[in-house]
Amino acid sequence: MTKVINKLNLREACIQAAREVIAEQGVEGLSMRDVSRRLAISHQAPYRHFPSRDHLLAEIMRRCFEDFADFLDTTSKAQPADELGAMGRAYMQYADQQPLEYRLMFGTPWPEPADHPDLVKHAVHAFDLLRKNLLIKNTGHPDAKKRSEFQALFIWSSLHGLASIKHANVMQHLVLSHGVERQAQDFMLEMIDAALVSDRDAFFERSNDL
Amino acid sequence: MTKVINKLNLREACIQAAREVIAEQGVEGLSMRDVSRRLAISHQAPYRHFPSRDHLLAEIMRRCFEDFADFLDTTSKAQPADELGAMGRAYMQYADQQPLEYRLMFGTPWPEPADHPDLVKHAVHAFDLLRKNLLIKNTGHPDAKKRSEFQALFIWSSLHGLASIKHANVMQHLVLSHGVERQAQDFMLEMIDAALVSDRDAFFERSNDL
DNA sequence: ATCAAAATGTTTACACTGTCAACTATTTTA
DNA sequence: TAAAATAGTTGACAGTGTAAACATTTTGAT
Repeated sequence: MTKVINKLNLREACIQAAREVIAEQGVEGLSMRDVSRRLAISHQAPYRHFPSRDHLLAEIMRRCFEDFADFLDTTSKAQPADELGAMGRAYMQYADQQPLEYRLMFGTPWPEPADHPDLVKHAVHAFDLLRKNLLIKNTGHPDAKKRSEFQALFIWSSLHGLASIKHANVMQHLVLSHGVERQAQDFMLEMIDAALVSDRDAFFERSNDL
Repeated sequence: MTKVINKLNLREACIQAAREVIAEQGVEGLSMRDVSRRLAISHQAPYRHFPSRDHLLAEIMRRCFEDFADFLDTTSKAQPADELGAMGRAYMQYADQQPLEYRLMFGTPWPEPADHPDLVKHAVHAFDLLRKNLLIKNTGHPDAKKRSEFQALFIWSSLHGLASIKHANVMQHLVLSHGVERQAQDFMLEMIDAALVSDRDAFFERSNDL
C-alpha cells in the first residue's frame, strides 16, 4: 500500500526516507542503499532522481532552509515590525524544536556550493529576512545599509554560536552554576539588545576610511 | 630513513600522517588506509595504537584543544589581566590562522564524549580560561561567578558563531557592502564590549528567582 | 643467556559504501 | 503502432572500517 504511494513519486519517497534515516542515525549515517532498502527498491533506483548522494542531501538541506525562512517569516510577522527580540527568540526556538534540521543546515559540511545554487539561494534568503528587518530599524541613520549588515552578522553569529554550542551538548561538561544553561539564551538576547542600542557611530565613520 | 623514524614511534607517525591527510582532503577524507599507505605499513598496523578511526581523530582533536588553550593562554597573558578584547582577538586570530584545527575542534561532529574523556577535559579547559578572566573582571560584583559564566557563554557564542560563518564560506554569497566582511570581526568585538559594559544587574536579580 | 610472554605488524576476509555500465520494463510521444 | 524516452534492476568495481588468525619482534623474569 504505502509502496504504491512510494512508486507514484519515488523522488519524494526518497527524500522522506532519507529524512527518516537522518533522524534515526544522523547525517553521517545516511546512505543511498539505506534509502533504497527502506523503500524496497533496487539500490540504483534513487539515482534516477538524484545524481548523487550529495544532491539528495542538498535537496533536503534546501527544503530545511525553506522551512526555516518560512518559520522566521511568519513568527516575526506576528510581531511589530521592529520587534527584533521576537526574531531572535524565533531563531532560537527553531533551533530548539528542530535540532535535526538546524544541525543539517548549519552543522553539516556543505556540498560544493557551485553544484547546488538553489541551496545557496534559500540559505541567503533566511539571512535577508534579518537584514531587512534591521534596515527598517535603521531608517534615517547614515549608512543604514552597512549598519544593518554589520548588525545582522553580529546577531546571526551570536545566535548561531549559542545554538551550535547547545547542539554540541558541550555545556553539560562545563559545570555551570545552577540555571545558567537554561537562561543562557535570555541573557544572550539581552546582551544583543544592549549592544544594539549603544550607538556605534564612531565605528561606522571609522569604517568608511578603509 | 624517514621510515625508520616512523617505525620508531608509529603512534606519532600515524597522528602526523592523519593530520596531513586532513590538511589535504578535509576530515571527511581521512581514512585509516590512507594513513597506512602514507607510512607504507599494512592497513591494520594503526589499529595497534588506536582502537578505531574515531579514536585517532579524537586524539588529534584533543591536541588541537591543547594547542588552542596554550595559544589563548600565552596570547592573553601578554596583555593586562583584564584585557578582554585581547582574548577575543586572540580567539579570532587562531580561527583565522589555524582554520583546519579550528574546524576540527568546532566544526566536526564529535565522537561519543563518554569514549573520549580526555578530549572533553581539554575542550573545557579552553572555556575555563575565558571564565576565569571574566571572574577577575567581575570581582566585587554580587553573583560574580554566575555573571562570569553568562558572559563567558555570550562571548564564546559570538566569537564561535562568527568563526563558523567565516569558515563555512557563506559570507561571499550574502552580497555584503564593501568592507563589511573584512570588518565584521572588529564590529563584533565592539558589540561584545558594548554589551558587557552595560550593567545587567536587573537580569541577574531576576535570574535568581527561578 | 634463555625462554615464555607481551607487543607489534601482516595477511586474509567480510560487510558495507557510492556509483558506473548494461540490461529490462514501462510509459510517453510522433 | 512503432519509436523513443523514462524508470527500475542487476551485476560489477574500487573504496571503506575492522574482526580474526597468524608471524615477528621486543621485553622481562629466571
